Amino acid sequence: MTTETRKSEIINTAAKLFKHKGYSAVTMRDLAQAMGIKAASLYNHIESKQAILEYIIINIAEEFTLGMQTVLNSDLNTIQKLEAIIKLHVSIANQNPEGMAALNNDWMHLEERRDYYLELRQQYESNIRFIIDEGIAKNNLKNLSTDVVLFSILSTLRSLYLWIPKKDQLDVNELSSDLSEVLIGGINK
Amino acid sequence: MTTETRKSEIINTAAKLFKHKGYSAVTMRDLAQAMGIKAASLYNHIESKQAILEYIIINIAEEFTLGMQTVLNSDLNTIQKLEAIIKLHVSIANQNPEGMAALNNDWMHLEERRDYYLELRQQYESNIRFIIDEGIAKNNLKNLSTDVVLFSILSTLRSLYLWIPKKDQLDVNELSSDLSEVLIGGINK
DNA sequence: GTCTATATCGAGATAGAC
DNA sequence: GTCTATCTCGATATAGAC
Repeated sequence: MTTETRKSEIINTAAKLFKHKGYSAVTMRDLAQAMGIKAASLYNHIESKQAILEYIIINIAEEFTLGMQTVLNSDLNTIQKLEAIIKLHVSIANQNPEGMAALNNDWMHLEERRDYYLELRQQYESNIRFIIDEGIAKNNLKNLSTDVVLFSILSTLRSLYLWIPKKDQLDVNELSSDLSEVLIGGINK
Repeated sequence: MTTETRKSEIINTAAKLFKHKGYSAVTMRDLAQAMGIKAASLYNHIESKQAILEYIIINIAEEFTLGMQTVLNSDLNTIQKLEAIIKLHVSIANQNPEGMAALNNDWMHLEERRDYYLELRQQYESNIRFIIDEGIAKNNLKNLSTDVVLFSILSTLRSLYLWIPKKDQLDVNELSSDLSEVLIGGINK
């Protein structure tokens, strides 16, 4: 329990490296070099390489779970709920694209916390599926395959981390609105 | 230049392992064990671990390039071209989901062939962008942000490999058609 | 809080027998 | 075509001085 800021610095630097090469290909020496110290010094702040991955992924996963609860407890209609979920993804991906990369690509390298992560992830997917089914039932959405709709939306949202860093000074509301238009309204005239 | 089938066997087995853990986390000993032989024996068939990754990724990348040429040289309209591209992705992802995983997640571990891969990838993206712009200009598509449309479609298509293996006995035409409906027509009523 | 030194392990790859 | 034996390197992590 030394300085908490140094620990955060290490975690944030690690996330950047993980995004470029993936968890397995990043060494503690790489991380140390990026921090300007020696590898052994890292261990005064973090317990292990594995612990760094846990911090990054579990934090974001719980943030999504929390955001989903807010949406579910709201009295928004189906379209508005989907819009809120899109905005949730844009917001988190914009605030922490490196963490999103680790969550998407390196979760399988989690050890103790892997099952917990998978539980949160599955619950999250179920919740979106529920919203889509409700929308179809209430005739707010076209009667399309729930699986295909879920997959299409979620694939796009999960890939946001790849795309967002390229745009500087992103307007979260504008991108969320553009994405909603495309994902919900379609593209053909 | 020993038996060519043994080499293919190794490459296909490697692709499966790469899909589960990523290139960096798979060892030549893992691969050998999955093949039922010793690690040293692998080197009678392949030159290096890196060469395996190259085979997997470059083959698929060139397959996409070829498919795109066919679409571009056709006299299809914008919507039909997009439908053809969707079908191209479904078809390749269905035939080789493991290879698609490597292409999506492990291309950064390519060495000599990395730049070549990135060139093919960028060219492919430019071609889709061209088709979308053309569609907007000809009033076949809504006047939406080209970037958002491109990103949304491509993110979904690039994620197909995650989703397709779960469905057994996939009907390529049916999924392509369902996906086209959602991606092009939208979901709201 | 960072260092040097080091322990231990497993990685990719080669040599040469069978 | 596969094996055993081995080389060399770099990985995570710890001990203990400053």
